[in-house]
Amino acid sequence: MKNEDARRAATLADVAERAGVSAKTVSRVVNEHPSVRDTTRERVKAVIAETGFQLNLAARSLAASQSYLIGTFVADTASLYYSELARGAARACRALGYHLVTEEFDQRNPVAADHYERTLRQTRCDGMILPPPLCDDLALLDALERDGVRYVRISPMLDPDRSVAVFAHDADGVSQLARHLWEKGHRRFGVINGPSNFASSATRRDALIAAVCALGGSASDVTASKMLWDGTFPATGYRTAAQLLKDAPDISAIFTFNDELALGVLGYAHENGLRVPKDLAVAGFDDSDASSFAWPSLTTVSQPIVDMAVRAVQALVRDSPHARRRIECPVRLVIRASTGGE
Amino acid sequence: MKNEDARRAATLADVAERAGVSAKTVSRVVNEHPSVRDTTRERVKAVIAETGFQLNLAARSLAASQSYLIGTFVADTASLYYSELARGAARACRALGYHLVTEEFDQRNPVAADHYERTLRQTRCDGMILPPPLCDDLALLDALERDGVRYVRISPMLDPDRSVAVFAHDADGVSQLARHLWEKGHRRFGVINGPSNFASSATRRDALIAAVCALGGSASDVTASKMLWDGTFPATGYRTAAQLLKDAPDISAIFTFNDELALGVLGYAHENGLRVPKDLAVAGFDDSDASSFAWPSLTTVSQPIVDMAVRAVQALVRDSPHARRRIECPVRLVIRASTGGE
DNA sequence: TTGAAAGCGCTAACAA
DNA sequence: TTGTTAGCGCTTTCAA
Repeated sequence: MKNEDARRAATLADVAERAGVSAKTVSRVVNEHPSVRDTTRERVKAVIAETGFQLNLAARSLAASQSYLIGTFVADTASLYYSELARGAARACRALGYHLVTEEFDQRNPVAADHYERTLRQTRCDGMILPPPLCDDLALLDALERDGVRYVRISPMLDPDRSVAVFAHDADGVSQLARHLWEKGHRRFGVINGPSNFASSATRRDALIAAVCALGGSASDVTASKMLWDGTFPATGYRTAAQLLKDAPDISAIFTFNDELALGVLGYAHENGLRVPKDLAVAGFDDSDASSFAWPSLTTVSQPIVDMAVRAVQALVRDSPHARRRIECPVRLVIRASTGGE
Repeated sequence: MKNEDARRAATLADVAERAGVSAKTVSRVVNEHPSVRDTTRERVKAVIAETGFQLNLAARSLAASQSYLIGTFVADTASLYYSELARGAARACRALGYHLVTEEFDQRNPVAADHYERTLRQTRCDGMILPPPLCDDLALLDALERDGVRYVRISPMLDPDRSVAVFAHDADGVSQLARHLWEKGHRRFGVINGPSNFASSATRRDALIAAVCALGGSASDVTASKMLWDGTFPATGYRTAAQLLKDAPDISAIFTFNDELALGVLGYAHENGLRVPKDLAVAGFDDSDASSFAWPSLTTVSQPIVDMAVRAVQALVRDSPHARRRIECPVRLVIRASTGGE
């Protein structure tokens, strides 16, 4: 697949000749090196504008041994999460002169390190963004470190100080939610946990318990249930809600690990004559499309995924290679009809 | 951002030396050129495995004047569509030895051609995938052709024969849907159109009318309304449904351009005491998450977006530069509760 | 502030 | 079947 009839693109040398300077000077102008006389710079810039010259990324990469590429993964499962992540990452890359390379990650065949070595490695990415659950794939981290490829992890669970890591301030959002529910008069709470390989699953449950205690309740007011997986999140939410309400019938509010689980809880309520939010308040997490489309619309906590991706790319490009910091991004409680918000 | 402490990666020359052959021979092995003696090939492959050698993409691009990069855009608006597209494209790229570069596309500042020239151009992508609405940006197409960059368009509206174009067979899905509704006894239909800059908006409406006529009805049995935009799709669906049912109170089934509009219709039905599907059947399009999470779950037409992206990449890599064909991908009617499916 | 020369790691074109 | 040579279009390093 060669694009035969491409008009040969202008090169540095072409621009140099037309501007009557050396190629190196053009390079200095393009890279905004300060030591170029203003008049020279203007002349070169004029020729660049005229010719539409753009650096050849491959040549630059080769010479500078920097690829100006940031890599990331999309999971092989439909999710708004990854589309937001890509959006934020692409936006930040563009602002910093980088490009975003996306690779598909196969959840069922989780030898991510192998996948990396056989494909992404040849791009010599300058950095990688690792969303969950890849951020906790230790073999992948080892492989990246071996190649000297830096990485930033999004919401990692394991060994959070091993690298720069970006977190949403989940606990804060959950505690806002607890306060909201408490003010609406709720005293007994149900929690449907998420997958155990997501750090945030335990974090969110614990944050709810802590918040309820801080408001004057006790840990025994919160009944947590792990997911009874049933194929999809909504189906799982449905099934787990049934169990939860059987185990603790006095629960008046259910908080779920994500919005999709909450949709299942809503479905359960509908089918069993529980009015939402009168008989049962329901709250999710993520502020995905699902939450605003739900009936009634779902109270949820909005994760700033786009921002998190932007921060990740910035850290990749600007931090020193051995930086190991925690970047915490604020979340936002979105109150909707399912908890009696207006 | 240089990864200073990267162990210097093995090069072709390193492998050549260790295997006792010329660099060119190693190149032939890596590129699966047939004219290498089996014994030589094995020896070289062994050294490659041993050293973990991987071609340097930048060097290869420069020498071969091919980037092995495919470019695409994510819109700056959350949508499963783009995440599925990226997924399919990444999968196909990987299979063919290419990499996927993603750029954010700003809907509000739609000078896509300019955007391309200032950023993606430096990657010298071998090909581009253009989803709607970019596929109909004539200035962008001109710019790509000027640079000799080939492109494949997904569901273009304008000038469909200008390039290879991939389509979902919308009309077929709509006609299956019409038959299903007809069999359920519906005779008067409402249609909520999509944005007028999407070709499929008119296609789907017309397909419904044609299908109804084919079933023995007439064009006047279908009342179409353009969207009364209200900030989001669900809100728009709500508002448009209200208008539609006022204009044509005898409608018993509403078909919308996408699932999100249908969610608004469902909300309208709930708030106005219309039982779904008893009083009003509702059907959407796309089979997005929204449709299975809706209450009741939504009958919809499933677009094979992942497949479409795969086909697009394959066409990019394998077709001749001047190919101009139409690739039609089959859709699938998904019958759920909102039309009385079981 | 500017330029000249060398070379990044690969492939194309040719020769053996 | 294999090897040699000469670049691809930049940046680096060093010199002017």
